[in-house]
Amino acid sequence: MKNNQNDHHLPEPTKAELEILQVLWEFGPSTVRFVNDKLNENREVNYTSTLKQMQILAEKGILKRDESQMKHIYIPVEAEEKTKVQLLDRFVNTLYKGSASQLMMQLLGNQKTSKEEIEEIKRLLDKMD
Amino acid sequence: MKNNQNDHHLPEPTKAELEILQVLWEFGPSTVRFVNDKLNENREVNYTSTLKQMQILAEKGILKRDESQMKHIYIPVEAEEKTKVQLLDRFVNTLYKGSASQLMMQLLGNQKTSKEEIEEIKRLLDKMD
DNA sequence: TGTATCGTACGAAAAATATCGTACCTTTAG
DNA sequence: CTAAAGGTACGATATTTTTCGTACGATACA
Repeated sequence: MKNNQNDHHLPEPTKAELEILQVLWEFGPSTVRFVNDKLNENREVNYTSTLKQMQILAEKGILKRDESQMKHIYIPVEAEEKTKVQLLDRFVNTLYKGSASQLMMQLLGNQKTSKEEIEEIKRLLDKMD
Repeated sequence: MKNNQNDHHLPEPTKAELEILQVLWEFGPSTVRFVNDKLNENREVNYTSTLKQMQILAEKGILKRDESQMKHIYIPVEAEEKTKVQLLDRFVNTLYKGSASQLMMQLLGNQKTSKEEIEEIKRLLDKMD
């Protein structure tokens, strides 16, 4: 009944997958060993778990890999921005019926959004004219 | 190893759970039958699946219910806004390291954000001074 | 050259989510 | 009173996601 291939884009990454993507975005193309070490700075994960996860990501087409070396190098297929836009889009649609300004209101009402952030946003908007 | 109770808030709703919450937010406290019918406008779900899901939500403390009638009435414990803020907060932290302005940039760069939306956002910002 | 080290492959177990079948209780119309 | 309709309870199953164990190939260097 489930049919992910129907989506226009690549399948949405799961939580664990997103963790891995974030390492690759931050540090660029990496080996499994490197990614696993980074993950283990936050929580305990077995090397082979990370390996498997990255292999799955490759199968799904979210990562590609360079196998020319023994230590395979994994690379995100889509740019960080593109993937994030996709996720953001889905988020806005799901929770705010597609209304960016509604999302904004919450963002601005949120304690955690600092004065500086708000000023930065204003500058952005002004530059758009 | 997993420990959701560590969070400061109620456990984050899953996807299916969010669907249910959205019905309750839109139409107010409802019976399982009502929610199930709404869900079935979009996809096929068995009544007992929805029932179970809502019972789980009640167990988790995300919903409470009025059992005084035979047809139990389910009610979200937290207001829509509060739950959304929580989800948004997590989203910003995960994908944008907490930077609201970064999220904004993507939102504004997004084709799907209309001129009207942008104007609306500007008005909001002006009102904040 | 053999053995310790570091890598990948891959099936399977574990855990988290989602769905469903069946039992059984209540209300209501006849 | 009784059967049909419609409700809840709850264990079992299915599915998806995550983690891991074991096998085995490459490399390096004593």
